[in-house]
Amino acid sequence: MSAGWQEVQTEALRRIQAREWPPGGLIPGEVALAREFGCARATVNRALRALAEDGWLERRRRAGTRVALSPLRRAQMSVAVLRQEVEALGKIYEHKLLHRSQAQNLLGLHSLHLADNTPYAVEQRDIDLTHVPDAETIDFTTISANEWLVQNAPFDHGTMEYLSEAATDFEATHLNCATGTALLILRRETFSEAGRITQVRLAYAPGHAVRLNI
Amino acid sequence: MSAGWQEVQTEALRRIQAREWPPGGLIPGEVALAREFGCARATVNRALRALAEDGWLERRRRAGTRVALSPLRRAQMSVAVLRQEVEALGKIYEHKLLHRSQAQNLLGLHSLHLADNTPYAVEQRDIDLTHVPDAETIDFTTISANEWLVQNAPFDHGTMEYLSEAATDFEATHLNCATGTALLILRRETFSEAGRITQVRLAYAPGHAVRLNI
DNA sequence: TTGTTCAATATGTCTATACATATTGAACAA
DNA sequence: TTGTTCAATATGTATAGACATATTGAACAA
Repeated sequence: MSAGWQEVQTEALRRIQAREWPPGGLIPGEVALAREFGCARATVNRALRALAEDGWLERRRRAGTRVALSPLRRAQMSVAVLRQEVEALGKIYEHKLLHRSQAQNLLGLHSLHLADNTPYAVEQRDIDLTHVPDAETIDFTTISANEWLVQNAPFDHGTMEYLSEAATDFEATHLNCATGTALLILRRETFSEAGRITQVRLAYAPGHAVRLNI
Repeated sequence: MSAGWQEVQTEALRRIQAREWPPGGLIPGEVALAREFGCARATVNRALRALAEDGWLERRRRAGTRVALSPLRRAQMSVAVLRQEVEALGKIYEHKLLHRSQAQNLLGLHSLHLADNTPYAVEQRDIDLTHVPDAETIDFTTISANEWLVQNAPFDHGTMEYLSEAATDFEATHLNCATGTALLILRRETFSEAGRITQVRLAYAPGHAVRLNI
């Protein structure tokens, strides 16, 4: 008769989805549910807290627990290391450094990422050497800047942005498509406590899509 | 001296980010940490579990807790109701039903979403009436299909896909841009237990970007 | 060498209990 | 009416203790 927290969670989710607990409605308190499921209140608490974290419930002290009105579903997207992204497709990853430049404390890198020898994405990146001095000495022909930074310059926070733009001449040349082709662009900036670490613009080859499960 | 779980979490995260606990390294066991922080093991457990859920730690029974090698950061994106998306920008939302058709059990809807009277996105949608029979009787000129479905046809799971395509004549006309302009496209399919509820293709106006914080 | 068994161990989960904290709503005062 | 106070209450968090479960590594057997 005694239920574990996952069973409580499953049953609660079923009631939400079946609208036995209608959207916006108050559900029974933890004590009542604990009695019903024959378990401790902490067990119910664990289950309901997990559902609240997933957006199904809204909980407030004293006010009780309500079914979220618009159970807004969230999709998760990991901050990709391109090599892993390509290898997850079962393809062989390669990258080429196209251009390297340095102006004051900004290291500029242009590179091409390949999957099974086919252009996958063109990257244009700036690295701030005041916050990542080591980058100046790294040979980015052997390890991609992408991967090196993930491993060596952990960031606090950042922004990501997907948009659509017409391919520039530079991108068209390396992605082997016509100038003006509609491309999916990813812009990303990452920051450490000290300041901006890097800024990157990634132009994916035509036809690329970002997939998410919800 | 006794610490709450959030304090333990904060301190643990500091040690990870400061590399006092290096990537891939084994961290002290819960019992040792509980002793160090002067709290119960359950408190340490709560803190470390939260960090593991956020991808900072990897925990396995008996094997102990390790700092994740590539602390892959995840960005969260909510499944948008366009009205909320527009209103969050401080703009006035409107929508127009452009076309409605029905073939057997598929209800086809084309609509235009506006922000401050400017084209925001063009939507082409199919609704499967075998799984959402009520949709047939709804007047989608007063409530958008998007919003009605979120409230009335809860889904189990689905897929989302962002890509970039050249504007079709239809999209160009309604978005007030040239045919062939690079547009950000969102494709979404949602499923209930019974089967596919709806399929939608959303073409955003030129310049639109999907922003995420990481 | 290779495979098997088994005890040790770190995390996972549950319980009962206690106190903290936010919020509500009723009682009361101005 | 309007504002204030206060007790009731639901969730939040912490505790000690217990048992569950997966995994490791050492001891042992083939």
